Amino acid sequence: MTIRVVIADDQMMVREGFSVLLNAMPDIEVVGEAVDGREAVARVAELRPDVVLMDIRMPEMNGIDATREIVAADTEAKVLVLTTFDLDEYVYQALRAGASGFLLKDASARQLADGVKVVAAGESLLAPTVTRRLITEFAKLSDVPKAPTSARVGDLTERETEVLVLIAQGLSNGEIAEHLVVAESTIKTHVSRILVKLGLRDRTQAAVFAYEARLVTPG
Amino acid sequence: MTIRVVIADDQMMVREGFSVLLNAMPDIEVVGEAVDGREAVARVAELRPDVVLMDIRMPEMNGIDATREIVAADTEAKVLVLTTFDLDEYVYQALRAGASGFLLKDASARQLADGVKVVAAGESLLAPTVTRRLITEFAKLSDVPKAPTSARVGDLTERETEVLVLIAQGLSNGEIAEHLVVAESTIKTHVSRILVKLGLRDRTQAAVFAYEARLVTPG
DNA sequence: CGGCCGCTCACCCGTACGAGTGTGCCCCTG
DNA sequence: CAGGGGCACACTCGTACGGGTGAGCGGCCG
Repeated sequence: MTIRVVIADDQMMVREGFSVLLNAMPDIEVVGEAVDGREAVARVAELRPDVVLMDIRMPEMNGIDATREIVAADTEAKVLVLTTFDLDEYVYQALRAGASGFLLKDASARQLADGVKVVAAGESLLAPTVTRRLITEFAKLSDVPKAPTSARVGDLTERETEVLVLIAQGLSNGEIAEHLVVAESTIKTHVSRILVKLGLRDRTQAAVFAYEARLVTPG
Repeated sequence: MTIRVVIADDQMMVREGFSVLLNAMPDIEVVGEAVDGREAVARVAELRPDVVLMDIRMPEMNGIDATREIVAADTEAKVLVLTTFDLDEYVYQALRAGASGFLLKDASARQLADGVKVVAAGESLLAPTVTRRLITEFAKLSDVPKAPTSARVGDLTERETEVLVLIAQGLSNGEIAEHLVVAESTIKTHVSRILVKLGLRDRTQAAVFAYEARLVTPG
């Protein structure tokens, strides 16, 4: 019932450190190591470990892509990503790639061991700072549902729709005014109403909305 | 420097239990209790604790709404939600309401104390099962963006392409900066270079361009 | 080795933009 | 007929945006 672990990191010291740390645990065993992403994928396919400790920055193939491949292959291996800085924007990419967890390399032995056990059990865990960012990001993402019934093209008047389409062509207020032969201030009023009605913030979001609503189509 | 805690739960036994547990910690002090959401909001306003342990199911006002009010008020108090079952769909609501963390009531004393300290420090934490669900949900929500390496638009650099895609999602410079974890001034530089390279005038035209170039696609 | 490039960041400055408020006209409908 | 909605226009105000310039740093290449 011991948990079998593979460590992927390009720095020997890091691999050694974690290896010693984890092998000291009674129910964890480090069964393999890899110095880059490509090797990590191969080792996992070959050794079928329960958990992979994955560094992000590696030569050959980075940890993100390696994670993606490991998850795509139907191994049971769970990926626990380790990184030096939580500042990485890679956090999101790693999670999307299918990582089960995200810890900082300065984690204590206890935290690391706990982490390995948690992901081996099929659950997930994140470093506290990462958790905070993920929650914030999640709140933002799910706060603005893509298709709220309130935001409808149908709510716009004919004129407003016309203006919206022109916004989605990349025209400025002045150009739209010229095009429709009215004053620029008039266009500004229209734009304001459009933004309010659709619950958007600026003309760029309006352009995006127009494309998403198929008011205009690429090509 | 002790962490001041308020406990909100309608069951006396629960309040008692957690209270004893936490007061046993040298650097944590339970300074108040509340039997429902309304009282919780009042206690927080009155006692200005560092952390609130919040049950979700309570009479008068549930923990979600109470959390929302506490966060909305400008107190420094962090809310750590406690629930019996992780099954709750309330998890997402709680996080959107501004909770800093989410633990199950069967958490160990150590986990609970750790949790209180983590949220008091301004970070966040979640129970492992909740973490897994949040990551899954997050991956689903933010799945839309795709591999930027595949198509190199014009002679934009990888980073610039990345920024362009985010522009085409309707993000402001500040939001892009946050997302990529760099300074806003950096994003402004990228945006400028993108506009020059593509011969565009503003970010709206850039968004249009991104759609036309199929860097992003509707739906 | 030096130089180019990509990425990062800072500061200044002018302006288009967006928010808010108010006015007026036309047309349709209750 | 009065009222409401669509449309047009003006004005103020604060700010995000975009232009310009300069500069530091790490990697890659000739």
